[in-house]
This record gives sequence, C-alpha cells and structure tokens, in this order.
Amino acid sequence: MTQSTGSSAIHWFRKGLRLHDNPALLSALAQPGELRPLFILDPHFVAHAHVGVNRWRFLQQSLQDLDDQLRARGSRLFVARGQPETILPELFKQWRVQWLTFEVDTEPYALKRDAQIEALAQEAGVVVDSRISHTLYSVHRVIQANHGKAPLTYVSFQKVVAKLGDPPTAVACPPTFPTQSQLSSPADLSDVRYNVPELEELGVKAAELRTCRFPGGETEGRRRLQEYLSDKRAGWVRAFEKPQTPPNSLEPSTTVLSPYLKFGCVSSREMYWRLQDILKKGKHSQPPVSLVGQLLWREFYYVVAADTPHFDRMKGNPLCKQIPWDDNPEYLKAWSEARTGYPWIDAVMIQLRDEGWIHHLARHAVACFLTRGDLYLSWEDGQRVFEELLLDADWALNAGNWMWLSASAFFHQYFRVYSPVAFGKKTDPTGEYIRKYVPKLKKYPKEYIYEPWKAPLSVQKAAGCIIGTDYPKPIVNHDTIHKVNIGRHKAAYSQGKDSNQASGTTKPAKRPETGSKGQTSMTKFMKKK
DNA sequence: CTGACTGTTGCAGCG
DNA sequence: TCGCTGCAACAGTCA
Repeated sequence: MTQSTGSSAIHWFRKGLRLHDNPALLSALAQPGELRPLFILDPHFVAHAHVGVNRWRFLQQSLQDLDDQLRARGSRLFVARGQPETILPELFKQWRVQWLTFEVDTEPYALKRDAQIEALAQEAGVVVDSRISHTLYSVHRVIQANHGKAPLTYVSFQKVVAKLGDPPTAVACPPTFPTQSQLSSPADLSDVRYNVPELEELGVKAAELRTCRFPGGETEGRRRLQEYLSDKRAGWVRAFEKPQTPPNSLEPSTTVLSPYLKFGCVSSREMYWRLQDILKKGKHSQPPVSLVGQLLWREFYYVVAADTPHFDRMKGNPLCKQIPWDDNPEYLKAWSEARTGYPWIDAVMIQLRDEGWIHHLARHAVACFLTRGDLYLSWEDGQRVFEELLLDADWALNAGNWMWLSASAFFHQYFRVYSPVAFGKKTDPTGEYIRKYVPKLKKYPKEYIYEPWKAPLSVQKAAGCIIGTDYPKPIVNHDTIHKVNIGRHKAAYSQGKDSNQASGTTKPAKRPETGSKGQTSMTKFMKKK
C-alpha cells in the first residue's frame, strides 16, 4: 500500500497532454510535497463521444509519451479508470491531496464536470488551481472585450484580440521533478494499476488499424512543429496561404499539427510565438490565410462556441440557420463509406477513414457535398462522422466548420457550390490522389478518372472496373441537384427571415425595386409589413 | 435608414 | 496558364 508521508498534489491531465507550456503543471510542481501527474480514463468518452480507432490510438500514444517523459524526470503518469467525480475524491484521501491543478477546458461537458470536481475538492479541503493554456487567450476575456458577446465574424474577432495585445509566452518545463525523486514511494512508481492502457483496453483491435501516419504525443508533436517551423522552411512559413495549398497532394501540403493542438500535445502559444520569430524576419502573409491566421480561426471557434448554447446542434442554437434537411440513411451511409460514385469525394472519405486526417479544403468538398451541395443531409450527420474519424476532431472547430460549410452560420454564400468533379481537378488534373485512395479506378485514363461513368464501356473494361458493378454510379446528378438545393436553401433562408420578422427581432427588408425579380420582391413585399 | 463594401478557399467560359 | 467576368445573390458591418 502507498504510504504517503505528507501532503501531496495532483496535476490532472485532460487535454494539454504535454509538459512544456503547462502552467497548471508548473503550479503543481511549485507545491511542497509529492506530485502525482494523473490522467483519468473517463467512461463518458467511451459511451458518448464518437471516438474511432485512430483517435484512440493517438490518445494512447500521447499517454505513453507523457509517461515516458515523466519517468525520465523521476516521476510517472498515473492513469486511473472511472468517473472523475468518483475517482478524485478517493485519490484525495488515499494520497492526502492538498492541491489539484488542471488546464481550463471550455467545452460544455468539461465545464459541468469541472464544476462538480471543484465542489468535491472544496469538501475535501483540496485547493484547486486551474490555468488557461489550451487557447491563446481566455475566451471569456475576448467575450468581455467585445461588450459581453462573442464576435461573430473573423474580422471583428481580429479587432478584439488586437485590443487584448499579444497572448502570453510559453513557459518551459524543468528537466527534473526534484520533489518527486525524493518523496515518491517506489511502490507508487511501479504500481501497475495506474499503467498506461494498452489499445485492447480502449476497445481497439489491432486488425482495425492501418499504418500510423501521425503518431500521438508531445515528443512527436514538437518534432513536427520543429520540422515545419525550422529555418529551412522560413520562406514557406512566411508565404503560407491556406487556400493556395492543394487538398489532394499525396503528402500533406500543410503542417498536420491540428491533432497535436487538439490534444494539447503542442501548445498553441508556443506555436504562435515561434511563428512570430520567423515572421519578424521578413515580409509575410497575413490572417486569415497565414499560419497565425489558422491559430486565430481555432481561437475564433473556441470563443463563439463558449458563448453559444447548443453550439453543436441546429435546434436551439441561435446562430444556426434552421434548415429542413433531408433524412436519408442510405445517402449518409454511402457518403461515410465512400460509395457516392464521385471518385474525388470517395477518395477523401477513404483517406479520412484510413489516416484520420484530410486537408481542410478536402473537408470543404465532402462537407458541401453532404449538405447544401448534393445530398442535402444535416451537417450534424457529417459532424458525427468527422468526430469519429478525425484525429483532430475538436468539439468547437468541428461544429463551427460544419455550420460554415453548410451555410448555416458564419458563411452565407450558399450559391457558391463545390463541384465534386471540377474542384479536385484544379490541383490534381491527372487524378493521382484518386488512384492512390480508390485503387479500383487506378487504370482509368485521366480524361475519365473524375467521371468514370462517362467512360465508354470499352474503356471501363480495359481499366478493369465496370461502373455500376465494380464501382458505384453517382448517387446523385450534381449538375441538376445542386441547383435544386440552392433553391431549397434560398427558401429556407427566407423562411427564417419571415419567422424572425414575426417575432419582431430582425431589421426590415432592404433592396427596393431595382431589377430584383420574382421571389425577392415578393419577400420584400411581405416583410415590409 | 440606406447603400456600399466585404467575406480564408465556386464554377464555367473567355481572352 | 492565369486572371477576368457573369452567374445569382447571402449576411454583417460601417460610414
């Protein structure tokens, strides 16, 4: 049994799976007595979060890396199993805990959980110290600085954070944990009950896993940060413009730091300041398209999500356009299982399932296809699939981007529709990306690789892949359906305006007579009261 | 209140 | 190959 001599501290890892730039961990280190770094395998994430095998593996690797790094410092990671509100009070007693530290998490589940834990800690006489380090700023400071409500456009968000000045600089982690080596009992360090879980314990079968392209963990994350933000790439960093990076290159055209930022293996603040070091030495691109701009997008969605009820749903979400999406399980299944019959869409969905990461613009293409572009299914359906399959699935960003792409919030130019044929062609005219991820189509000539159903039967036979037999026919006709869907969206938008008008919240109609036709003047007329 | 302007990343057709 | 226009036309911001 563990014989704790004096008082002790727990640093509770949740996100923020890193040692560097971890102010809450530093705070725990500064307390007298022992420090036990803790992670809790919360059954909530098994039961309610849609976590696919690739993300479980990423988490497992991240925990293993933390344990390795902590052991090198004379400590270890303690992984407990169960509900935090049960586990922590037990550990408070068992380890004579006086201090509990953790990183602030602004997601709804985390807020509720942490409020409960703070109350339990108070009962147990444990002092809680929580620190902000997942985001560049405190989301509440941003909201305060914008008159108490979240900015709803990127431009206004930028203005608000400009007022706040620079985010805090990153803090280093000491190479050894001095109190730990002196005070921790050997039994603790070798207590197998708190070992890092194996994949089987997380319900992951080795057979379900493909090659690991992006291993989890702080060590790998910082290696990646170093690689992409090295001197040798300074020119690339300064010239970076997100929309100019191809979504269908065979190797990622962007940094793929998103999974590491999601889990906090890499600190957004450290990344921010390392970018500043590079940018100050020369002319460079600007937000929103620059790399700093990408960090600000992340921050933007965190802020809006923290200020919006039911941010991950359509109903009850005041930001979200209310749209009568179709309910079609067959379409949804075809999309998520890469059977739409559009090679570019299917290739993206295969890469997503196999590797856990796809380029941002590839996400645009498949998200538009699922929602306003082609299938007219709810963005919440797509959100659920992405939540399962993406290594970087992040609650605020996932919901925010799905609303963006489905023209439900933030973005409203629903008449700009991605073509499942033309979009990929721009950056990969010969279809190498499709050949890699949909090998059945590998032998198609480039003239037909994006539209194999248009190939003459002789060509299909020569390629060894008959459309309708070996590879599906397109489930919808994009050329016709996308126009129908634009019309449906237009109707849904004006419906929304009318109901807002009825409840007396919105401004009256703009746009007088001039050249507006049919529906527009009708809408105006009705609204004019 | 109005109108001009802007908005990370549309497409097809044209010169 | 690139950059422009027309397509039809949205919300939010600002002067």
